[in-house]
Amino acid sequence: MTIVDVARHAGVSTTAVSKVLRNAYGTSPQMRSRVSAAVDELGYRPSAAARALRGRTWTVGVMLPDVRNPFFADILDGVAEHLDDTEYQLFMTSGCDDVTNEARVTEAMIDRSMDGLVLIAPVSAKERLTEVARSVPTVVVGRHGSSPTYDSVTDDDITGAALVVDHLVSLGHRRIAHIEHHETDPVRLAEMPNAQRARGYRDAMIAHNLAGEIDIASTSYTQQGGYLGARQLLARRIRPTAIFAGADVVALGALEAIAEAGLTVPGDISLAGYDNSALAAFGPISLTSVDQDGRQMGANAARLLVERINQRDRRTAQVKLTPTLVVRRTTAAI
Amino acid sequence: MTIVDVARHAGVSTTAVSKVLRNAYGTSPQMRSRVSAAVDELGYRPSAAARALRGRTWTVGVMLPDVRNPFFADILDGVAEHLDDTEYQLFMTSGCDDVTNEARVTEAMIDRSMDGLVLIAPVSAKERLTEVARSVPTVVVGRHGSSPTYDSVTDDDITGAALVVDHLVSLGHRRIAHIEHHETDPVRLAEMPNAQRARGYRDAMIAHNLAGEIDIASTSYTQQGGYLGARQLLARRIRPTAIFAGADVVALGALEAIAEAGLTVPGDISLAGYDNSALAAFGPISLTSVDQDGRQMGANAARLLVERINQRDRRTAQVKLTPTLVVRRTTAAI
DNA sequence: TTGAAAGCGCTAACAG
DNA sequence: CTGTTAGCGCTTTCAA
Repeated sequence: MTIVDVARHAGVSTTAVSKVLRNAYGTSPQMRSRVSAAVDELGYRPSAAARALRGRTWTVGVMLPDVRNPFFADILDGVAEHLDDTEYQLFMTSGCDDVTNEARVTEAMIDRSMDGLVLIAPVSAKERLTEVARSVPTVVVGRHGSSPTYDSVTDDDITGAALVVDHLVSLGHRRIAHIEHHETDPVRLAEMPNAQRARGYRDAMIAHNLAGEIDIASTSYTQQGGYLGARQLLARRIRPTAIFAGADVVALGALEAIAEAGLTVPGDISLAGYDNSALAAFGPISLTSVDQDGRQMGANAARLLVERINQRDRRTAQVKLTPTLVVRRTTAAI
Repeated sequence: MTIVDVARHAGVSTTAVSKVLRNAYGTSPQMRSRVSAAVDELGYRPSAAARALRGRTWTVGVMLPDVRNPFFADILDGVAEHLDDTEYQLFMTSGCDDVTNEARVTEAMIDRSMDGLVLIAPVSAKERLTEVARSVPTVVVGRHGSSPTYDSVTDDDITGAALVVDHLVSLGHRRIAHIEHHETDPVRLAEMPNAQRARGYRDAMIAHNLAGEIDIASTSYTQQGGYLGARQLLARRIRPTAIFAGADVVALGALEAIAEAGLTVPGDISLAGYDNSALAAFGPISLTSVDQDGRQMGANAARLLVERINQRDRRTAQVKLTPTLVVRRTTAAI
């Protein structure tokens, strides 16, 4: 079942069929209806593989670091929702936790002539991302800074961290500690959200004249990281009265460590997370958290991507969304 | 950068390059090394699109109903792990919650000449699955019954449900209720895991001479469904002493309803789930649940798929794995 | 407005 | 063992 069969069935040329299929310029209404009829009768579907050799594949690839992180799922929803109104089909990959894997996956997407890529929270070097974007329209989600080749969508993590600190301070807390995802590379310190959150925490503490109370446990954005980080903080000579975990999963781990230490939340210690994942909203947990509106981020990414596919040389754009604080039951006045 | 460039650079024919690239029969060692050198020097990568027109795309598509369900993520891990040892690249889609979406996605995968498909917990009619499998090697995960065209991997849901009932009976429970995902279609009653779990529950109750105590709330496999189902059950004149929720998310919803009714788990009522998701394992929840080993299921699916790609006419296989019960803190002696 | 024909990058007969 | 060549199904000039 090829375009030739359809052309024969409709009694026209393959060119005509191709044009009708792509809504291209220069087809009469009667030709359109004849071709459409033939397509329907034969149940013809164009081969994306063959198309790829000449034109578009109508395929967008999304690189996801981890399917288990519900925040990424929100972003995905936003991308999917926007793409549903278009001809593009979304395919994604998951489990790209390091530079090597990311390279493999982006290569695979390029090899398959995908029309555009959405890279969610990539860890690759900026040069690598720039290079990828040079060969295919690309939108990077969750990396600060701008690039001449790719568009980017971020959440204002500095503001987000400040929201938490402001909230805790307004509740009377002064010994507010932070659990961060450890980072040393200078580029990453400027670009990665986790580093921005830590910076936002520091800045906000200083703004509240609490520079002397700054206390950071440097682990990783995992449940385990949260557990270990909280244990560190709880072992301090003077215990913090509040912990700002850099991510909800981190807060979850912290919750375990706090319970293990025989303390209660928010009675003995207040706890806030970041991401406002379903986990945070879940009743028995009910975690105060910063909401990034991943759906909105995803929708913006998809919009930018489609724009760039249609106009590859337009200037790159940087969309920065503003987070909000969702106060729940894990934070309370001191 | 095409195969022609590589051939020219290496001073051989394109055929030679193609053969070396595919480890095909009939290449001398020196030709192999010359070609490999040229490929490396030029940084050449074959176009999957062009390959698709003649041979394989080395692409496997996985259709996932919902990225948020951690059990599906486990299956995905298993598939990915097995595929990592092969040349195949995995791409997935998510959010196929109904028949229309499933049709769209499977079509999209076929259009793109993917070499094989893994369909996770599809809801499409069996005829549709059979048809898909006729045009591309397919493995169906999570649908009971056998097909002449696709291989399948399932968990023994009847045994799984029996494990829960046995456990609760051994704790002294008799009034054991079940929250099921409502199903009426006869084919689906035979094939869908949720229907099998309900059947397993019934059979086990009968086996324990508790036919008279069978009590089913028919809602859906969602948190909301669990909440509503539990409310129904708690409103009975004589309340059940234990609830077997057909899935962990259902148990979560039930947990909320139970708390709302002012009851405690497992003090007033025991609760068990199904899937042994990360949620079930999470400390504060600590839900007794049936473990399906999604990773194992995924690995089996990938193995079967690769086998079938290499030998399309071999007989279809049905792999059925045996679940285990993970007892935690939500079930206790009456 | 319509169609003929070239060619996208690759694989697989087939011939040497 | 190596190379020539004819397509795979589609899009896109370029003429008619």
